[in-house]
Amino acid sequence: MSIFKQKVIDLVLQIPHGKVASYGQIALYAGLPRAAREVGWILNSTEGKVDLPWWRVTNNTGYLSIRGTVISDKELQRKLLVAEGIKVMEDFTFDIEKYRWRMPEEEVRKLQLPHEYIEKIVEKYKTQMSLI
DNA sequence: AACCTGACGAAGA
DNA sequence: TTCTTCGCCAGGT
Repeated sequence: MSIFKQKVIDLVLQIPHGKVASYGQIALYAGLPRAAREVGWILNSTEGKVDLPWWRVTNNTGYLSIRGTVISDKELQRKLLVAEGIKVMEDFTFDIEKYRWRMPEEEVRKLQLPHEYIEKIVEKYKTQMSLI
């Protein structure tokens, strides 16, 4: 298993109940800011093998872009998110900014990312790092 | 080795 | 504003 894949798994496990993160967001935290597609690919490949809250990872535009598979599909993902208190519409869209997970500063530090990454995270997701 | 394909995303038309 | 295009990276063929 690649380092990136391991990081993605660890990060997805950190997303709290009732919160969501986008594929691109996970990719950025994992150190590859433009590997959003790869995150989706990893989630697909670990399906049924690794116990992950995969439903908490969504499209950055606030849409459930999961493809229908035997094990999971849009309807299941919507159901799981709604069960956590997230209001997902019939057309699988929702207000992602209202529920977006913002990683705590101390957790971001543990990622050991290059300085420019930290800035990118602050600027893009307005992570609570104003205290730095 | 070359080429294709994603559970993406941002920029341009 | 909605729709396209193109870059991204790992794994499969």
